[in-house]
Amino acid sequence: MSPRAARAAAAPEALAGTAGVFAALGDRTRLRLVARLCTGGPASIVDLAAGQTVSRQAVSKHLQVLARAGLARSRRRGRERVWRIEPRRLDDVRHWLARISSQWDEGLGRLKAMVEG
Amino acid sequence: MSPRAARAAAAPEALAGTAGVFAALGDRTRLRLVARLCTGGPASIVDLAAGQTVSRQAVSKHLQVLARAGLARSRRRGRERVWRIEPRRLDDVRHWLARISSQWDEGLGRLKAMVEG
DNA sequence: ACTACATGCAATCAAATGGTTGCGTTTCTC
DNA sequence: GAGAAACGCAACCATTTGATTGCATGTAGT
Repeated sequence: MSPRAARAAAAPEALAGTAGVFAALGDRTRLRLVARLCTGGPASIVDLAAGQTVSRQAVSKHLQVLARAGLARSRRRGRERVWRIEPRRLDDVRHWLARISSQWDEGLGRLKAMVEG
Repeated sequence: MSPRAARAAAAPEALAGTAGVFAALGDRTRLRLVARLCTGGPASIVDLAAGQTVSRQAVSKHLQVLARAGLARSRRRGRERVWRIEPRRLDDVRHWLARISSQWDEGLGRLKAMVEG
């Protein structure tokens, strides 16, 4: 392993959860659902399925995937189930990206210093 | 469709590409590779595989997935191939998340106004 | 030229994913 | 109470994914 690789800090174990959130967002339909829930607020499954090309059951499955990743929560209300976004997980991902990006920038800084030195 | 659903702005077509980037980040190994490339700078495949539990070929495949998503680039140098991060795609994802989050916050604002009104 | 190293390519395989259909159950609404 | 609405469950299917192994190719260094 190169010195640089040795310096490459060990990956945190929260990384597994982060990957899960990214994976949950890595699908067009689910991304559309997240956007819809963010812009339009909580909604039932039929409501959410109305804006999609896939079936209601497919939408329901996608919502469960989002729930398992901690990105959405649901609550039964009468005969319907109302889904809403869980914004904290989105924040988690934002923070991960911010951290990684800053490390990238630091890397650029180091490289620049090395070239100029 | 409910009025809320009707208000839920149409999904942009760039959404497909965004989903692709999320999907590429939705794997522990690839996430570790991205973190490694950000913190440690460009590296060859054997270097990158050294920090992983999976085989060199698996790492190579993962890198190609990252490349297809626009998250990494490679360049042959002698007998080795050096990989580096493509930070612009990370920025794209950051912006998408920022937009979505702000829309969520606006939704909270609207809800608050409605309750208080 | 020979050897060791770094990689690419192909075949293969188990498991996960995304999607469908059909049917059962609970809850409104008349 | 009967029918419709909203949902959950289960079976099933095609495709993709993550990973492996074996072998071929190109490059460095001596």
